[in-house]
Amino acid sequence: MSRTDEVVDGVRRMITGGELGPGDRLPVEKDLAERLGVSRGSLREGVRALTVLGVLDTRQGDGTYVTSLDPARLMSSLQFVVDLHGDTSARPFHAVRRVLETEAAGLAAHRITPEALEQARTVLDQAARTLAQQPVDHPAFIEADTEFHRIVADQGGNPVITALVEAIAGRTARERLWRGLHEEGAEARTQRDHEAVWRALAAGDAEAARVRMAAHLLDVEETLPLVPADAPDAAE
Amino acid sequence: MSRTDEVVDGVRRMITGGELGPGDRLPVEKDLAERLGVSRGSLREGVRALTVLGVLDTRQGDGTYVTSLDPARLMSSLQFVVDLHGDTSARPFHAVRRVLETEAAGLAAHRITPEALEQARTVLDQAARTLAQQPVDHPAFIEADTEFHRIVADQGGNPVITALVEAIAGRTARERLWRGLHEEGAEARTQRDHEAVWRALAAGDAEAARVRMAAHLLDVEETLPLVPADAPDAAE
DNA sequence: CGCAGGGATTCATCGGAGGAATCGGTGCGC
DNA sequence: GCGCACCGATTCCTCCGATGAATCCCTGCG
Repeated sequence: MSRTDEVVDGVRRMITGGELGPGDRLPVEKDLAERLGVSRGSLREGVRALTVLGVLDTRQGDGTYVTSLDPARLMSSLQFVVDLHGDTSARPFHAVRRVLETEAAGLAAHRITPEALEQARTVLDQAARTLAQQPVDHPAFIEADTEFHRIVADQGGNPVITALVEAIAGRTARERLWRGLHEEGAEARTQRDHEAVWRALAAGDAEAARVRMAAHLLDVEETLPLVPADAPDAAE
Repeated sequence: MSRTDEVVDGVRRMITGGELGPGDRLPVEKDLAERLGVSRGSLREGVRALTVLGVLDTRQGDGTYVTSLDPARLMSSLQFVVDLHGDTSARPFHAVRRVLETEAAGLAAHRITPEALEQARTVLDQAARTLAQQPVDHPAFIEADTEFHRIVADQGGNPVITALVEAIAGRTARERLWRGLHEEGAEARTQRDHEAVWRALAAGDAEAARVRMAAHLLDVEETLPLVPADAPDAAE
């Protein structure tokens, strides 16, 4: 076990042991290093690792603090590693996205707020306008697509689902998805699918919302490469 | 943007840019630090962070290598942050577990291997024996429970689902789950639920496998605290 | 041909020093 | 009295150099 691992484990114990909670401030580097029996360099490596994981937050001139430990914060590091994957492993990731977003859509049908429903309506109208003009503003449509899915996932009310979907279907993954999608009419079909999801949400019909969202994401999934190519699960 | 962030981003670019792939070796610390324009200390902090994330692997006396980058490796860091959460946020995490394992069970019904089916049978028989003796060997039953779910999740064939379930329903989470479950007959009911799932898998009935697994996990879920307590989403 | 030994390479850890950002108290001007 | 600029203390950020530990690989012996 390396010194850095001891630091990570030591801080973990301080949190799970109740000594440190969200928002609390850690001892200064010198003291904490001495307490854990490591040099300042090793301490900093461990603290930095926990910072990348979203557990700690260091502010120069101020101190080091425990973050809110929200799922959204803690899952953000996941997005980084997901983005490292190439197109070949996009399908299993997207299958997870489909399952989670389908569940979220079903949940959202019963608990979506009028404001969120109206916001989703606005996003869909904006997307429709981008499709109506020539030439089509593809980045704008992708942006609207992302926003619509984000709203639905968030209205599911499960912060873990929201965070996971954000990590798996974040900006990089989304751009890669649309980049491989040059099929004619794909955007128009996406728009129709979204409209169907929206109607189900507006009607409070959970089953319809699930089916519509699942069908939409299955459509998307079929455009992805079926099997990891001959190459191993490599970054592209 | 800190020096460490530059290191993380620089290595990310080297991977996504194709310069580095799984198993490849990075330049030695001195060279890489010079190339990225940072000191060795800052370089080490960045490399260490990527090591914790499961992207890099450093071996003393040998060198630093890119890992396989498979989902299982990259999700392992997720388990750490999930375990940081207290009992209060167990429910949303378990809901995700339920959705994913339900999907995996459905997939497994069509593709489970005879060997895996037999292995699951053996685990269930072992669990039955632990329940038959007095006093009941609770740790052994928990172990069998975990193993059964692991087999089913793995046989779903989606490595991302397997890795996520492992991270969310790993050892710490599982122990915490059973610790709060002192209800009489809970283990016997779990055993019956598992048997039902096994029969569905053996029959190749995907729908039955989904329903049985979902019902089982819903049962478990109802034993969890309903709403985050008055306290914020704190570590316990 | 197999194996033990030793040097070279590489990462691991430590200690110290100066710089940059932030916070909080102080004193001035209004 | 009140607001604001200033300044010193605190804290993290970055760098540099040196030593120890683990591994690899070449060499030489049996």
